Amino acid sequence: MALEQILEEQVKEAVVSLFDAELPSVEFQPTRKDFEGDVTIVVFPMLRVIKGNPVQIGTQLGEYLKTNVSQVSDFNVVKGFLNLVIADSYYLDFFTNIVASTDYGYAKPDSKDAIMVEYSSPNTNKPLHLGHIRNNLLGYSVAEILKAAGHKVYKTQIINDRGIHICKSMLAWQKFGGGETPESSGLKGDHLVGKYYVAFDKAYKGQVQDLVAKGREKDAAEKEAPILVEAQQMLRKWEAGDDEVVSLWRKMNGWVYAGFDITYKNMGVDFDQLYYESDTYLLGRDVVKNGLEKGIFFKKEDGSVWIDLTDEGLDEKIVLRSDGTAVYMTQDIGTAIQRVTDFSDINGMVYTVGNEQDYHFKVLFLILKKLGYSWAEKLYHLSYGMVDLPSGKMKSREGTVVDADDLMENMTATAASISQELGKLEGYSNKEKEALYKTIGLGALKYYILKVDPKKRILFNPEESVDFQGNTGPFIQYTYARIQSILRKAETINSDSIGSSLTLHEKEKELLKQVQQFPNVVQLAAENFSPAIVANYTYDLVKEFNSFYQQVSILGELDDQKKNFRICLSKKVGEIIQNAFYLLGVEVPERM
RNA sequence: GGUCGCGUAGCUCAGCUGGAUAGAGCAUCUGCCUUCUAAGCAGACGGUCAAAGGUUCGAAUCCUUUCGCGAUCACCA
Repeated sequence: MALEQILEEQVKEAVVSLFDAELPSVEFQPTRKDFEGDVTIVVFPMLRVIKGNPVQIGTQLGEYLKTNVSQVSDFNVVKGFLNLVIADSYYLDFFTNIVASTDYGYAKPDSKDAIMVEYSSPNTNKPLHLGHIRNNLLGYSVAEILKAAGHKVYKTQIINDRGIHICKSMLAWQKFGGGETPESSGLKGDHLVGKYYVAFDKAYKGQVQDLVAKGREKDAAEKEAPILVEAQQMLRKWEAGDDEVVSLWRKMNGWVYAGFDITYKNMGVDFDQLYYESDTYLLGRDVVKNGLEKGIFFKKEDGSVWIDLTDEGLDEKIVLRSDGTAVYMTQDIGTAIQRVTDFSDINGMVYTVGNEQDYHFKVLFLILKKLGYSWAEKLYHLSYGMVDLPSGKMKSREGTVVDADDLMENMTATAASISQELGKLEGYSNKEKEALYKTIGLGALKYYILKVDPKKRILFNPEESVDFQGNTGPFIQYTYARIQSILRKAETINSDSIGSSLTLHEKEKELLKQVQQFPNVVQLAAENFSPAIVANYTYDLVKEFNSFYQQVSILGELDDQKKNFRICLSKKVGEIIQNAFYLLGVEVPERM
């Protein structure tokens, strides 16, 4: 039984026997570092049931617990806080129980519902950038955290392969590309297609300017620019299934997918099932037509279809254009339904999408609810803040983006130069070194992004490189590497004989308390869809370990039992670091 | 204008369902490599938790208002 449970029962009994009163609950908190003790019971809330002086009550409770609970070895009372000193044997017993477990902190699989996690979901007309990196890291990490918390998880994305944006790239490529391909240009497919998206925008802006110069209103010019009109024609041809347009669309999307695959692989993210907007938008359209007959939607005079959400405090929202074509919402309705049809065990979906779409998802979930889907209650929009530059928002069309591939490469290069300066990799082959640089560089980047609460906006300054010291990925990786070094040097590691008779060093006890928290942290992170909780916990654990490492000799300890315990404790901390970082999608090095 | 989110040290961030004197890192300064990896450890400096009210024994945390920043309210996705 967990310590707090035991204490809660005992406190309640104590209150009955000492004060003849019933306590509804007991409030615990870890004892602050400046006071002596391990667990603190807050006396103030008890004053509602027990009349008296909090210090006196605390003292009486402390006496009772000390004599009746073997785990409580001492206590002190400060104001209304009863600080309990917990016996070393309790922590040692706890450690003995978990020392051999290889998946400590992870819940048993399939004990909970299956959840589908959507993330990434890029447009297919340009390469991925820093914003996508945050999205991918968050989605991937939340998926892994949910798994660790006991859920079955399907990782997915909806690929926005349809629409005017891809037509723009296609058209510009036709006009200015001269038959250029990834092979002929040496460009990664997604970058090549992105180049023509920018080219389109340039040409478009030029045409708008020309029209304005000729005296046209700006608004009108923006709609009439010939290249835009042509792109719209192309979209209509695509929807009509025009062979030439469709085959060009296939070809260019294929280039983009090949490029994305490389980026995803480098980033270390993956998917179990892909959905393509081009496959699901028709289903969405059918559902809307159905809902129209049932009166969930209504048709305006021009033929466009809407839903009225004014009763819910929202506006009217369009779900089908007047020409009968699908909008973004239509497609998302179709995709959600398709997914639940494909995976019957799904009971919950997480959408990893930026907070600029908060309203969209509010409406989407509401529509699905109105359509009568019971699972609509279990949908969650994992909304995260934008990644902005000091110069403002990133815009692909204007070239003010931090490219994902470039950034990862730069991080690796920075890791390499720091590593070479430190020169600790004697005996490593070049190949091993390259792999390590990548581990560290990406570790720095991923941790930097994931340690921040998802809903907060991140300001990324490319001029100031991501740190490698302090509260960073490399700091934590470094601690892991140190532990591995100890384990390599240790002659014996005996996890069968920890014993409960040792006297714990203060640092050992603190470390054990941290270790004890890991399972709770995983659950909490899952409940809150927050990798930041895992990241910050890992940092605290590592800080505690480094302090222990500094003050207490491990391999130099003369007492064999103590030495063995310290080695086992270090090993456990290493495993937790590895498992926690796994949840963040960050690898961990043997040396660095 | 309506709605939603954010505002904590010079900078970047923690702070769980309200609890003790609000914590880390970076930056600045001071010690510590003849002992397990100094990407480290120990310490100093740094705060009107945006502001004002309210609830409470107790508020950075909950409520109200104000201010500031951002997003959104498209037959774009």
